[in-house]
Amino acid sequence: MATKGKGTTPRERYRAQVRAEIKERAWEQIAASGASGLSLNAIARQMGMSGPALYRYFASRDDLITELVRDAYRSLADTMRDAAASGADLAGLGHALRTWALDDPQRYFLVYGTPVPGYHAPDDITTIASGIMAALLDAARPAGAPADAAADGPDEARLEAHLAEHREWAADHPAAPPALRRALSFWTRLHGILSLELAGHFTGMGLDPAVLYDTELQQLTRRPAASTSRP
Amino acid sequence: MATKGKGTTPRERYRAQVRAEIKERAWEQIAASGASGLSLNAIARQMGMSGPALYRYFASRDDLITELVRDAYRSLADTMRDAAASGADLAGLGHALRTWALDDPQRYFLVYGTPVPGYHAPDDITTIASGIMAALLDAARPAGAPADAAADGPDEARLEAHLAEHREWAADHPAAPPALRRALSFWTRLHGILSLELAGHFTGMGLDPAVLYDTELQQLTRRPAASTSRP
DNA sequence: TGTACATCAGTGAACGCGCGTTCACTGATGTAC
DNA sequence: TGTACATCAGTGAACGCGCGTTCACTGATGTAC
Repeated sequence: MATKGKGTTPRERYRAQVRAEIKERAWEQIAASGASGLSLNAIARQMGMSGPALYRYFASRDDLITELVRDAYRSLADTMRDAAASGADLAGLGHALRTWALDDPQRYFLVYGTPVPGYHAPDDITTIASGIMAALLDAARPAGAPADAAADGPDEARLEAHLAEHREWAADHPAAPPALRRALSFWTRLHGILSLELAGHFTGMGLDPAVLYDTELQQLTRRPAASTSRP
Repeated sequence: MATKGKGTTPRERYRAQVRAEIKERAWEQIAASGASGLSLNAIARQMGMSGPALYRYFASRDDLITELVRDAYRSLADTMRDAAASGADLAGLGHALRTWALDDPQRYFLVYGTPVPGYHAPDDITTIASGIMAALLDAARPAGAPADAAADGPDEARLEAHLAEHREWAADHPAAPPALRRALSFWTRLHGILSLELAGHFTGMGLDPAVLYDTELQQLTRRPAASTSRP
C-alpha cells in the first residue's frame, strides 16, 4: 500500500508475512482443538510447507506459544488502552472487555484460562499485564463522591486499608484506594461472569449472560448508593 | 475396617481398589502437568504394570478423564451439600467453596477451567452441576428483608425479571427471584476471584486473595443496605 | 476334600501414528565489485 | 550490465520418542460338582 516500509527489505517483509501466517494458522488450530493440541507439523502442512521450514521463523513450539500468549495480552492491553484513551468510562471498558473476550474465546483463555503447571511466563508479559491494570485505573479514577469507606462497613474499610498498603500493581499510578478498589472489583466480577460464560456454564441454565454482565456492570459503575437517591 | 462389604466379593473389592489407585495416579499427573498431559502408559508405569493392563479398568483414556471430571463435580456438589445440610449460610458455603478450590486447583480447573473445544460432557454431569446450584439456592433463601428490587435501580429490577422468566436451572427449587439473584451473584463473583487467584493473576500484584475473597463474601452476605443502617 | 472348568487380571509383542527437532542439502534471492 | 559470492528460505530424510490401542497368551483366583 502507501506505507513506505522505510528500512524494510523485501526479505524482511516476506519474513514478517510468513510469521504472521504461521500465527494465524496457529490460532485456527487453537480454536479448533485448544492450545495443547497445537502442532508445528500440522501448521506447516496447512501452509503447504514441510515441518522443519517453520524453524526458520520460530525456535521451537514453546517459542511460538509464548509469542501467541504475548500477542493475546498485548491485544487486550491495546483494547483497554484505546478505549480509555478515547474517553470511555468504566462501563465503556467493561463492554470493550466483553467484546474482546467473545471475539475469540481461546485468546481469552490463553490469558485467563487454566495455567499449565510448570510454565512460567516471561517478564515482559507481566509488564503488559500491568498496562491492562493501568488503563483500568485511569477509568476508575473519576468516581462520584470521594466516599467514606468506613460508612460502607468494616469489611470495606479493611479492604481499602489493604489496598493502600499493597499497591505494587498500581505502582506509578496516582489512584486513591477507593479507585483501586473499584478497579479491582470491576476486574474480578466481570471475569467471574466472563469466564463462566465462555466455559459454557450458562448454557443449559437458560440464562442470558449478556443480561448478567450488563447488570453487574451497571451496578459496578453506579455512584455509591449512600451519596445519592437515599433521603 | 468394620464395613461389612455386603455382596462384594474379594475380586470386586480388588477391582475397586485398583481403579481407585489409577485415579489417584491420574490426579497426581494432572497436578504435575495438566489434564492434557495425562497418559495411560505413564500411569501404568508408575503402578508397576504394563500399559494394556489399564484397559481392564477403563475403556479408554477419554473414559478415565470423563470419570475424573465427574468425580470433581461430585466432590464439589458433596462439599456444598454437606455444608448446606449442616446449616451453613451463604458465607459458610463461600468458605467451603474456596477451601475446596485451594485444596486441589487442578480439580477446580477440571470443572471451571478452559474447556476443550469439541468435548461435550455427558448428561449426568449436568445433573450433578445442578445439585451444586441447589445447595446454593438453599442457602440463599433465608435472606433479610423481602426487599424491593425496583428500589435498587432499574438494572436490578430487569435482572430479577429475567431470572423470574428463566429459572430452568432452579427448576424444582422454590426460591424467589431475589434469592436466585443472590445465589447467582455469589456464584459469579466468587468464581471471579477464585479463578484469577488459582491462575496466579494475583501473584506479582502483591495482593492477598484471601482478603479480597473475604470482603467480597461479606459484601455478598450483608443484608441489603437499604433496609438497615440508612436513616 | 478334590477335581474340572470358567473367569478374569495382567503380560509382551506389535501396529500405526504424529510429534518435535537435527542435519546436510538445493536453489532462489540479494549484494559487491 | 555482468559476474562471483553470500545469504537464507525451504526440502527430504532421519532420529528417537511416547502415545493409545489390539491381540493372543499365561497364570492365578474363584466356582460347581
